[in-house]
Amino acid sequence: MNIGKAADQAGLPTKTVRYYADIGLVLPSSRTQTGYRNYDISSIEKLIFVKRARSFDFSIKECRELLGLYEEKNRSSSDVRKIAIHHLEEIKRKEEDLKKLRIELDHLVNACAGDDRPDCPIIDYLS
Amino acid sequence: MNIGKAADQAGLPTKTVRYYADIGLVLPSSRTQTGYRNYDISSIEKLIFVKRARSFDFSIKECRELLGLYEEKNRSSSDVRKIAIHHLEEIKRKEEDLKKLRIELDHLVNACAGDDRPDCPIIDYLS
DNA sequence: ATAATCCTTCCATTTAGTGGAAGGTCAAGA
DNA sequence: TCTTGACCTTCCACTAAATGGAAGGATTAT
Repeated sequence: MNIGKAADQAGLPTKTVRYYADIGLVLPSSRTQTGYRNYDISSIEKLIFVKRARSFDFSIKECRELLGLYEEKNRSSSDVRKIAIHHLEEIKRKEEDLKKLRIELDHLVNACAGDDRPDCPIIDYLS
Repeated sequence: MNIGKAADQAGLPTKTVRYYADIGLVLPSSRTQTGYRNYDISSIEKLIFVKRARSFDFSIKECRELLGLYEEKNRSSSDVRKIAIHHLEEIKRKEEDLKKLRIELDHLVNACAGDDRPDCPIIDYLS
């Protein structure tokens, strides 16, 4: 399968699939004599796997690790879980940070009249 | 004041202050004859302003706008509020996204035994 | 005088792609 | 058979917001 078809199957932009090949994340199963990338079922499944993992905000580095475990048939699920938990902690931290930010900014926005006068609690707070 | 002292005053890394000067966000008030950047009180206040705004996750572009309003003494607070509200919406969206992600990933992690066996709901879900 | 600590500019690297240019390939229709 | 359009290729540049480091000049302290 050409890269365009493969990208369609995986629901990824062609550019992205080519990028994943460039960085060695998901290699095409072969190349034609004229240099076209070929994707077989297995490589397309990997593309889909990466797409899902990315949608969970796993980094490329983490995707690489997960993909390794995905292929390793005698993996231990604890290895997978370790990566996922670490990522989950990251997400929780970010969520907390955003929450604090949101609450504070909300206060500021509510305190600001938002009219034609120059007085502004938002600017004052940042100064 | 030298860039090092100014950076200390503002609580920013020297590299960052130099970067802000490079992109024209906060320019030094002058240069010495030998090319050293000079920061006066006003420019340091701007550095602090930017530091606070960045800690609220305002982008450099937004910081530029806020800084413009900060300096413009006959601004209208509604202009400031507009930027803040837009940013607040962004933050709320991100927070929502992270929350969904966190909940889903939490489920997966809880469903995974995390032992020596290869069976893994996390991998299964991503496949 | 010299060593240590500043400072300067410039270049590379980070993340995860995206956009575009120049040019080769392939399938279909006239 | 020729050509046209839709593919594909590689390579380079750009995004955001810094950060790290090298090479070398300036200043300060001993």
